[in-house]
Amino acid sequence: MNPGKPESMDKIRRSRATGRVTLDAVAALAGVSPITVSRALRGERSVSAELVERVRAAATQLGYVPDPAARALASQRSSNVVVLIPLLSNALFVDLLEAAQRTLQPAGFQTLIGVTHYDPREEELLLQGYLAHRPAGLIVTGFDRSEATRQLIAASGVPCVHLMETTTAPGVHWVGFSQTDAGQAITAHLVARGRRRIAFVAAQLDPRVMQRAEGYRRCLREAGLYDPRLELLHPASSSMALGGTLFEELLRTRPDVDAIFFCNDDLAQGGLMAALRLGVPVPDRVAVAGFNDLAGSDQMLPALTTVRTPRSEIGRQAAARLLALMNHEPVDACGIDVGYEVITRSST
Amino acid sequence: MNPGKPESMDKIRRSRATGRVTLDAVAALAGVSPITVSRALRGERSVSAELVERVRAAATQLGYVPDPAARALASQRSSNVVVLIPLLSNALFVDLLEAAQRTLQPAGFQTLIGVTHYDPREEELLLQGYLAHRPAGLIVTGFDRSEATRQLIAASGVPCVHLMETTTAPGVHWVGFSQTDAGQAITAHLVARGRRRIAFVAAQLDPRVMQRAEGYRRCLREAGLYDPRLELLHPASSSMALGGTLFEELLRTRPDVDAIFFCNDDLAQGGLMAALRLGVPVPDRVAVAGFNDLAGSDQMLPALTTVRTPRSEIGRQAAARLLALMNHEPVDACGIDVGYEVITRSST
DNA sequence: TCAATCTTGGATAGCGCTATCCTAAACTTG
DNA sequence: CAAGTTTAGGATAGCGCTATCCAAGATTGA
Repeated sequence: MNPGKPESMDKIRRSRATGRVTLDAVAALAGVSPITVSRALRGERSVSAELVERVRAAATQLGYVPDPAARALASQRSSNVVVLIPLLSNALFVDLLEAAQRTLQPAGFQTLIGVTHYDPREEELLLQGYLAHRPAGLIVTGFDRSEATRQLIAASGVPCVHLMETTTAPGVHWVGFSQTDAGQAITAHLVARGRRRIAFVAAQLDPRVMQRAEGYRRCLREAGLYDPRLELLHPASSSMALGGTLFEELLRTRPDVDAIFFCNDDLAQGGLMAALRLGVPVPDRVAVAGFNDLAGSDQMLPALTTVRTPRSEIGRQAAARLLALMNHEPVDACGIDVGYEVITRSST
Repeated sequence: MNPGKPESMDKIRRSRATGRVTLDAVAALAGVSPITVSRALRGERSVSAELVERVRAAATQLGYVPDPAARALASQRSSNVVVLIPLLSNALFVDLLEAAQRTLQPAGFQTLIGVTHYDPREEELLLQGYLAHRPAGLIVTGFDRSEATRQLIAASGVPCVHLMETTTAPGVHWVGFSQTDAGQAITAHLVARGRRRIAFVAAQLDPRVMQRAEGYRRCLREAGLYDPRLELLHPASSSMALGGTLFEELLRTRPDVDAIFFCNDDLAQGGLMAALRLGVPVPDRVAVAGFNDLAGSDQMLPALTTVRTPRSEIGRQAAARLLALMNHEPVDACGIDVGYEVITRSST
């Protein structure tokens, strides 16, 4: 191995002293210019196989790790990917996040997580701050955001993938499924089970919940069973406790109800526990269905019928799509519909 | 307002064109030197009130946002804080994370999340990668890590706060509580309820679970009730389903058991559901206690006795402590013991 | 065969900030 | 009141990389 010129050795020694190995040190050890090291390690342009090998060896020997800040400053783009989700307290979004991170990390990207709390204003501020970091990519939840945020995204030129929903808007990349169709499907399942007085119980009331509500309505209207008095919408954030409360309230005020579609499994699990507590037989007296198939839904008594939403799949595919976009690879379609699945268990 | 010299106006125009406002542009508009803008906006050294005002106005007018990459490169420290947690699929760690982020974000720090999956080797690799980002601070879970990781942390000189446990090691900053004491306390509660054949059921078997086991043993030994055959330790990761399985197994193989301390609420909730399914009366036939007071534990039937661990408090205090350390503020003690609380509900 | 490419490496000049040193004026203080 | 000390601003020089232009040799094609 060519140790390079004497003054270059200084650089090696110096970087060892500061505990930081620079690209210059690697270059000196490999006996090439710094720019060649940069190119060899990034696999950019053509560098002869022999030099790549020499550079790699030198980098390994010195334990060289590139400085992301210097890289970002020089190249005007960072290795950060910003992921904006509404909440961390919902396992749904955590699953998305984990799957995305699991895909992005090996590709050398860091994930910056922003929690919007379902607030468009907060999302806008978060994004404004994060865009200063020149992220290489952006993953956001749904399509419901302020016009200003939309323009920020467009103006930044950062590739962006939208999660959880579908759209026909051109040029918009998304990975998700039709919340409306899924809501319709689970409602249809209840109808098929012979239920006639089917309630919809929801909290949080975010856009996706309202889309499921729309699916519920569409199904029941088509079946001639729709009754707006069977909708129980509560603005508070959802929890098992609230599910129990709403279950009780519904059975008290609408005693003829024979099935409940809870907009998510948290509420549904709470509803099932309330049924146990009150001695209401499920599904004999009232059938119960949820949404998302969260952990524990299969352990309920009775086990909860629900809609399995492929959250990890969405996170993974969104990250993969983003990687493709960031590499300027061609993609055949803007959207990926990952579908959903009605999971029939004992509660219906 | 002094618009500055003509050639400075070029800079303003140029940055407008690229869509990026630089510090130089602000300096030109405010009619001061760039370094003064830097100092004024960071509140560093003394800049006259009048100039600070002028700089602020110019920055606002241009919509200036500092470039974190340039900042990191010049100052050798970023605005990133690395948080290493074992899992994202456990609400416990998500709560820690959210609380920490809620405190760090307003202070201008970004959170880089690393998931170690309880693997010291993975933690080491993650940290190695993240240290290249020159984080301003570090938050890690517990004290169980490889010697190499410990040295990486020490050598980096990055302030570090440890979560969830306590230590008497000098110079180590931590926010947590004694897992052993908490395990002892909940076991003592079962003893006080007159139980004599108290089992310990655990999964995951991470260091904190083993500390709770130690508390359980200490309590029962002191009471003369310890029987190693009543410990059921399973290496798989914990879940409600596993809790149910272990509950069944325990009652089959140790029919004289009259109380179970599950090492966490996931398992305990699964145990309670299994009891319902099997018709085992709780607490009459067997008392059940959990750990962590996760969401839903109060909704179980019967409601679950457990140990409330102040997760959000830990996350918040750890972040606050880290902020102090990063600002080189003096702190009175290395550790903050936030305690725990036995929550007595119907399951015991 | 000789221009017209293509390939491989390097020299140079920043990216947008801040650390560091420097100067001049405004204060001390015995 | 002279000598030291503090204060408020600026000039300069990088931080550690990569974009960009350049040059020399290798390869091509009519």
